[in-house]
Amino acid sequence: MIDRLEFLIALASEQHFGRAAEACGVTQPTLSAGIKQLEGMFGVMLVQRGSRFIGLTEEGERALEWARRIVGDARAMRQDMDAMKHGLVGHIRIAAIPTALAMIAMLTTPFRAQHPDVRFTVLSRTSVEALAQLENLEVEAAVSYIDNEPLGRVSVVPLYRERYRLLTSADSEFGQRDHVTWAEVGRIPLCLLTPDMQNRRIIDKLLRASGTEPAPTLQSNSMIVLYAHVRTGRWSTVMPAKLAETLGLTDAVRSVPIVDPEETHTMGLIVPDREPMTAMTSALVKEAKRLAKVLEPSLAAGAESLRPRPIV
Amino acid sequence: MIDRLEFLIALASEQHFGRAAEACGVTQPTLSAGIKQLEGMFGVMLVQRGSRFIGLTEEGERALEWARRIVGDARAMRQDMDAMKHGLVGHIRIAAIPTALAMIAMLTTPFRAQHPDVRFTVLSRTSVEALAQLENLEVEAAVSYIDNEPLGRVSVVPLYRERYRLLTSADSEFGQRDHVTWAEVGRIPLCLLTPDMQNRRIIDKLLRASGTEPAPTLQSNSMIVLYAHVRTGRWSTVMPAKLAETLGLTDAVRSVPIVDPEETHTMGLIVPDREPMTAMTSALVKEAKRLAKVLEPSLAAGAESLRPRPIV
DNA sequence: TGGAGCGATTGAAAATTGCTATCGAAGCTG
DNA sequence: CAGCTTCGATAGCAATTTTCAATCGCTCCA
Repeated sequence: MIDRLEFLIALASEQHFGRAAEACGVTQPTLSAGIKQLEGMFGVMLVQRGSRFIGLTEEGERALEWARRIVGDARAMRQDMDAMKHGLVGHIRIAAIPTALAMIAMLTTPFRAQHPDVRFTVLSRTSVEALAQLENLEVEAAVSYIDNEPLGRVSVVPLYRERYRLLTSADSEFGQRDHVTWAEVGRIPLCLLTPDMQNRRIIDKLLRASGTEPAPTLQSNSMIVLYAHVRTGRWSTVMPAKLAETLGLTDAVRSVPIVDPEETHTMGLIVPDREPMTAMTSALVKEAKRLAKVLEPSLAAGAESLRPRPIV
Repeated sequence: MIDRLEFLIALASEQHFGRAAEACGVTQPTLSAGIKQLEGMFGVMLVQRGSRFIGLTEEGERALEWARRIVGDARAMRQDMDAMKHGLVGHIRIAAIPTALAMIAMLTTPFRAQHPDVRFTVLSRTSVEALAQLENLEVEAAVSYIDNEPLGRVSVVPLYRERYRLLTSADSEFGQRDHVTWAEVGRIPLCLLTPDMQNRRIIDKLLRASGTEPAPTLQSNSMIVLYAHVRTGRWSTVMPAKLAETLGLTDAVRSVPIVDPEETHTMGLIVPDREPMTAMTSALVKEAKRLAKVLEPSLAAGAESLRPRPIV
C-alpha cells in the first residue's frame, strides 16, 4: 500500500509515468498498475486519463496530500526506529536560502559534536524550493524566512532576525558612514541576488518604498559571487548582518547598517509538523533552540512555549 | 506494511497474539509472522519475548505511536476518498460522557439534515475511555471536558460551559430556593454518577472545597438512573444545566442554580488532530462550531481563530 | 504430573507482485 | 500525410510473498 502511495507522489512530482517509475526504481508498467490499484481501492479516478499524462484529478490531489503525509510518517518511523537502535545515526538534509547558508555551520557544528554519526547535506535553495523539498520529503529541514510567505503544515524554531547592511568598499561614497538610508542605498550600483530569492524581493520592496527602482548592475543566485565582487572594491551589495559577520570584513570592505526603515525579517528552522517527532528532528530542533538563545535571546524566549493545542 | 502496523496496534490493545489475530481477521501464525517482519524491518525487538505475551519493549511502544498515526491516516484517507466519491456517506462514531449525551442530539440532528446518508453511533463513556477510544481509532470523535485532564494529540471545538444545578423535588428543603450553595448541597442526600466519571470527580471536589465529604446515597454510571430517582420526588442530584433543560422539568422537580463557587467546566468536541481532516470530520467540526455559536457565543468567538502554527 | 493455554515453526497452497514484450493512440517532422 | 517517436496500457509469465492448517514446545497451574 505505502509503495503505491509513493508511486502517486512520484507521479505528481515527475508528471510522467516513465520518469516516476524510474524514480521509484520500478518499471513503468508496475507504476501504472500501482496507480490503477489505488484507483480501484478507492473507487475514484486519481489521474486524468489521456494519451499522455495530463494531471491529477481533484480526488487525486486530495489523495496526494494524504499520500505525502502517510509516506512521510512511514519514513520518519523508520528513521526513528533506527535512532532507537544505534542512537542518532544517519543523514540530515537541510535546504537553506543563500543568505542563511553561512549560519548553518552554527547549527551543524555543535550538533555533530553531540551526535558524531550523523552526516549532513546542505542545499542552497530559494525559499519556495526549500519548502517544496520539505513537502516532498527530499529534505528533513529547511532554514528560511518564517514571517513572510505562507508556510505549509510545519513547525518552526525562530533563529534570529535579519538586519541589513550595506557592504561597500571603504573608499566609496558611503564607505565611512556609520549608517545609510535605503534611499541612499538605492542611488548606488549594487550586486544583488536574483529575483527568485526572497531576500531580493525584500530588498526590492524596501528600495521601492524609499522611492528608487531597484536596478542591480549584477545579480546572481550565489552570495559568494556577490561577495567576491564587493571584495574587488568596486561593487556594493546588501546582505544580512549575520552573513556579513561570517564572511568577515577586510580593511577594504565595510559593513554599514541601513536604516529608515530598519526592517527585520525572522529566519527560522522549519521542520515537518509530525508527532511524534523523529529522534533526529527533535535533536535538531533542540540544537536550534539552543542556538536561538545565543543569537537572539528575545526571539528564543517567545519560542519556548509548548506546542499550542490546536483549536479548530 | 500498513496491515502489519494494524497487527501491532491490535496486539497492544489485546495483549494477546491469538485475540489480536482474531481482531485482525487473520490466524495467529500470520499475526506472529507480521510482528516478526516488523521487527526484522526495523532491526529492533518490539515485543518482550517470553512464553506468553508480556508487553511491548520501549521500541515497541514508540513504534506503536507511529503505527497508530499511520494506520489512522490510512483509514482517514479511505473515508475521505469515499466522501469525495459519493458525497458524505458513512458512519460516525462518537463517544460522549454521560452528562453530554443529551446535547449530542443538537449536533447530530442538524448534521443529518445536511448529510442524510451519514449514520451515527453514540457511545456513553467515561472521559478517559472516550479519549482512549479516540486514540485507538474506535471512534471518530468524542464529546468531553476539554479544560481539565490533559488531552492527547487532538483538536477541540469548545461547545459550552457546564453550570451546575441541584435537581430536587419542589417540596424538599431547597425546592423553592432560587439558588443554593455547594455547602448546602453537601448536607442533603444525593444520587451521583460513579467516581470513574469526571463529572463526579468535579462535584466531589466542589463539595469538599465547601467542607463536606461527598457520600451519595445512590450512584450510577447512567444519568437516566439518577433522573428517574429524582422524579420520584424523594431524591436529589446535581447535574449540568444543559442536561437538566433537556430532560425537562416537571412541577415536582425543580432545577436550582448552585453558587459559591459558581465553577464551570468547558465541554467540547474532540477530534483527532489530522491534516488534512477527513471530509467527515471537518463537516462535524463545522457543525460543532455552528452549535457553539448558538450555545455559548463567547466561547465560539475565541474558537474562531485559525489553527495556530506550532512553534516547537 | 498431566492438561490447558500460548506463541513459534513448518510446509504447502494461494495470492500478489513485478518484469519483459508488445500494443495502440497521439504528436512531430520532413 | 507517411514515418517515426513518445507515452501509457495490456498480456503473459516467473518469482516472491502471504496465509493457513497442523503441530510443536514451553510454562503455568491444578
